[in-house]
Amino acid sequence: MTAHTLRYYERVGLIQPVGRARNGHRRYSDADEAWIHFLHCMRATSMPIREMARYAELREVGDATSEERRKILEDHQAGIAAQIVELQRAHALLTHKIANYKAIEQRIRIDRPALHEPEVVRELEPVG
Amino acid sequence: MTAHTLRYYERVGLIQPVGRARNGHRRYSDADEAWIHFLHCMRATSMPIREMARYAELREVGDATSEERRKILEDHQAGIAAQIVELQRAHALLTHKIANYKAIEQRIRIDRPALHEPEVVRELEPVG
DNA sequence: CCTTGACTTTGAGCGCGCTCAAAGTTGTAC
DNA sequence: GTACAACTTTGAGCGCGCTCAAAGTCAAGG
Repeated sequence: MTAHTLRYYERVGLIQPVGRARNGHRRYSDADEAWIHFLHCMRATSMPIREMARYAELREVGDATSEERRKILEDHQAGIAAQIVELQRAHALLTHKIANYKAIEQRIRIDRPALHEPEVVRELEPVG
Repeated sequence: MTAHTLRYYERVGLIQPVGRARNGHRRYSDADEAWIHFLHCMRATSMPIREMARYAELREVGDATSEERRKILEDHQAGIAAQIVELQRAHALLTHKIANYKAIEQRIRIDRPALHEPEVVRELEPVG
């Protein structure tokens, strides 16, 4: 997370104006850091900036917004669960394809002796 | 996956020029569909278009590029594994925060009787 | 014959999330 | 005193991945 990004987050309302040193430089408190860590965690799991900004805004209002904030988090968590499923599917697919590539490479390495072992060839996928 | 997107993919080299009907309309074969499904799967797991195009290009060359293609898939698979870990962490964090919100909402619902139960309050996080 | 609608092309436009350029201020080291 | 580095501001620019607008072609239906 770069300084550029932190300033950008402040501009778009993800971070409230933060404390300054005498010289005007930003000073991030532990609470700021905790919040930024949370933001980072949400971004890393593809929560849109808009939604994070909405959440930050509600947070400023106080406890009365608790339910709406919880709903935002629950929605995002559901999205995360879906993402995990998708990733696991892709992971499995890749395991399969990589094994297939290894078989192809094996076939090349032993210089295509396979005419009397056609079933090995048939197991290879037609598509990259 | 929209028609727009399919044409875009063809433009940028993810899909080879595909068969046409008499009238010039695109006709996607089963092999095309399988390939497109694979592309979709990689995109859904955040493989950049560039990398997919690289892979598609190698695929056109033939078996000699097998190793490089396998390496691309292995790299992506590693990225997927890392993503899953990140998502699982975030999922756990959200479970925690959501539970915390439920506690806050409970506290509001019973109209803050908590002065003689301060430990409940202390369990609540200071940060949204 | 003529309309309708689904496709075709090319090139431009857009939303997102940064990322950087330019110019200015401040504190530190020599 | 003065160079330098590290921050500050504002606004612009950029890479990605679509997404759409405009104008054209073609086939089928009424």
